[in-house]
Amino acid sequence: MKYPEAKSKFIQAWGGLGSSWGVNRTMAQIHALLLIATEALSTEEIMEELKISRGNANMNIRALIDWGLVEKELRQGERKEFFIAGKDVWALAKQIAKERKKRELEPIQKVLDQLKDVEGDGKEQEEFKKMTDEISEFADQAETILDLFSNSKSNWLYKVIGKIR
Amino acid sequence: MKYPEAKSKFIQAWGGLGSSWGVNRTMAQIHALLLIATEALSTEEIMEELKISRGNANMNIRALIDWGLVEKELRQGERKEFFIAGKDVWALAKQIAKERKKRELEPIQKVLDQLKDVEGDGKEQEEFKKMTDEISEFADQAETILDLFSNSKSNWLYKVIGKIR
DNA sequence: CTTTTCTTTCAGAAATAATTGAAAATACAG
DNA sequence: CTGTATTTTCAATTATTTCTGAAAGAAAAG
Repeated sequence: MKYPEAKSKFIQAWGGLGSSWGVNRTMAQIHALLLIATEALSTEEIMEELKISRGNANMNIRALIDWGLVEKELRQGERKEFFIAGKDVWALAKQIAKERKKRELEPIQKVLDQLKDVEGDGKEQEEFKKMTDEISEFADQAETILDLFSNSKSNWLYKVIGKIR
Repeated sequence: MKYPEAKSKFIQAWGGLGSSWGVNRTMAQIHALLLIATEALSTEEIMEELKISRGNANMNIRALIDWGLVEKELRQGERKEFFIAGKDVWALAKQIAKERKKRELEPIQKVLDQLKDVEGDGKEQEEFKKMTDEISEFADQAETILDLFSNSKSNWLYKVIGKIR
């Protein structure tokens, strides 16, 4: 396969993965582009490569920076900003795990905690309490695992699991 | 908090979680409703509880069945179908992990494999190969962990991690 | 076969989300 | 300050996804 075709396939695939993960397709594509870039890219270059508008590029670059997946690179004597993505795949996975935990797991834990003191003791209420308690406990365990993963070095988790399974 | 309010909050929260996971909100809400139900519900009851149309209810119930999260329950002498969700939270998590692996991880692995034989050896091509190889390796490791998790008993993973961390 | 009950499908409507492009804001240089 | 390069914002547009409701399909009962 020729390089330009491969590059395009990779960007498309990454974008598709993004959308099934609730991440905007363009955001994922910009990330893909930066992942395989040999040097930092400017907004202009990103717009050009992906055929997207300035506004779209800017918004999604900001979102990537918010997620901690991309950084600004400022160059001596250049007014323009350049952007670069971290290249360590495990670090990337850990960063995503950390952000998703913050954005998704924590809100549901908050709700579940509020539901702890539901009144009544009929059959329905009992079932409700049982279920929400179980989910709450599960969420706590998931949090523990995610924290462990996010704070681990490299692919420590994989190595450990490799040994014990 | 009164039960009806708690129930509604739970359903809303589960729906919200669903949408940030690329799962349609209604699908997640039906699932939430079935999780806390004391017995199997009919399509009518689901429509009524969530104020949704028959078509919407039917489509999303089918999707839940496809995902292996909900089962039909047929009753002696009843023509109607009733639906019930599994109540084991770890089993639920494992089922979701299994399905997402099939739907998301496997497609990207397929693309990455195709990209293995990209031609050329310039700086850009080298970077591309390096990155895609790393992602590919990561995907394989993630697959191993997911398989291990999906096939594990109960909260085995959590228990093991609890011991070694 | 006909009727009744229930399920599935799907075209159009409604709701959401993403994108554009131009104007406003910012930041620096002269 | 004024001009220029760049980034940010946002109202309007476009695209995508979800939902509805009615019609068609299927299955059992009479």
